[in-house]
Amino acid sequence: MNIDEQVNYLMRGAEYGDQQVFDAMADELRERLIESEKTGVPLKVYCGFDPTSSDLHLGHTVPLRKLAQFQELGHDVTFVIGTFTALIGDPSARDKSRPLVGLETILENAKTYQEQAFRVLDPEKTRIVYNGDWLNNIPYHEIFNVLTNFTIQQMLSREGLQKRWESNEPIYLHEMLYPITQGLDAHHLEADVQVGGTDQLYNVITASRKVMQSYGQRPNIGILMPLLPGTDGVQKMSKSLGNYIPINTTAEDMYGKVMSIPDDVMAQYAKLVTKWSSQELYTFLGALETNSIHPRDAKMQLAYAITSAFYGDSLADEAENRFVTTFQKGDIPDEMPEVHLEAGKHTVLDVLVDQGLVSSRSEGRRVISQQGVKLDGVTVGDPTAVLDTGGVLQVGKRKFVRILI
RNA sequence: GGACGGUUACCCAAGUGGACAACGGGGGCUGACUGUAAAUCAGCUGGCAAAGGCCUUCGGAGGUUCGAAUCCUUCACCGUCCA
Repeated sequence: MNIDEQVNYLMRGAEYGDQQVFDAMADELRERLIESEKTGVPLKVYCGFDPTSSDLHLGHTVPLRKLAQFQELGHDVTFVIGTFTALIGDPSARDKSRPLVGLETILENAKTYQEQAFRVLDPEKTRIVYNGDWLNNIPYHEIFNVLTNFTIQQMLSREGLQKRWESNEPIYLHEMLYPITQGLDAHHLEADVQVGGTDQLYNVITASRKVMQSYGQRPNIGILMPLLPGTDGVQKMSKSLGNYIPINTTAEDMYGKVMSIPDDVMAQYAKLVTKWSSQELYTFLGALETNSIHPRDAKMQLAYAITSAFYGDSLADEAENRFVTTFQKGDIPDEMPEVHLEAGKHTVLDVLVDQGLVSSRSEGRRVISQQGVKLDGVTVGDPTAVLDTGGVLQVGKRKFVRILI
């Protein structure tokens, strides 16, 4: 890739809410890439994560993917685990202060976090560090010096804090220092580039750059990635909204979940979570725009690309095949949970509940009366029918259990 | 410290002595249509029961009443106003 192509690739998907900032960041990036090429010194790129929860989903992988792109081009990537910052809690975009999580939980989360992150990043090329290691050792007078560059007004101008100020919600001093703390990370790492979510605009661009400048360093370039919409296509992906696609799942599940996203967020998924080259991406987006591809087939390409990035081609192939037989042809899948039962001992209803296909006997009856339960493709009418032959028991379109007698 | 107002199912929200397992909306589930998209239509959405029916739920505890989500007492929490 030539320099322009690199800039284009690395800025893909980045968002600042302001074209000028975007252009400025792209220009600075170009400059440093040229420099790096001349000197042979790779850029130092980092992204910080506060492991307050342990389950990563596709949304978390957006900045990770960006880091991976830098790795691909030979740059140095550092994955910062916020053992210190997680204890503070980032107040941006929150209307309440966050309950503090203990260090122990954080360390534990960090471990699983890391494992999952390595499904996107190249473990060989990733440096993992804990920001408590240096933040705990900065002398107070040094922090004091840095603080002289910031005003309370600046801190308060951010939307989340402003709301809290106006509604008289408490704003603690330590929360105010969060952005500065993040800047101290950038300073310590001598970062050329910092990757973060768009909600980190202030922390990454304003605060970090200022902190670095106050030390006489060259300010880092910020690459801000938008939040990925969830499977509902409307709200951001989050575990608590239940619209998420976990990383720790099966190829089949991931493929299926991607297939269930609304059409109009396909482009965003393509940009933010695939490993596609610029060329591949433009071909895809072009086809979507000109309707030269059936949206279903486009989504299948997308689902395949995402699934194979996490599970490899062969599992993705399998997931796709299964998807086609199960959902497009309406056949039963060839793999599913199996149970051995004795003939004549269990009613359909018992099995539905025991196998977790429904959450209560009442629900089981309901679903049966709505013709939602099939045994080997035949609709079951009587919940109390006793099973004396095996077969595939199915609830709705996607829940199956094979009964062996 | 005082004066009101609130707390109802997964979420929002109606209900102010009996017809209330509780209107309506969102979400979810099942079915039709389909591309596990969107939109649309129909049904369902506390538990147990083959069914008649039974049991548990309206912030917590106690009480009045033949009967309480609804009235009274008390406790807890949340909001607004006054000190």
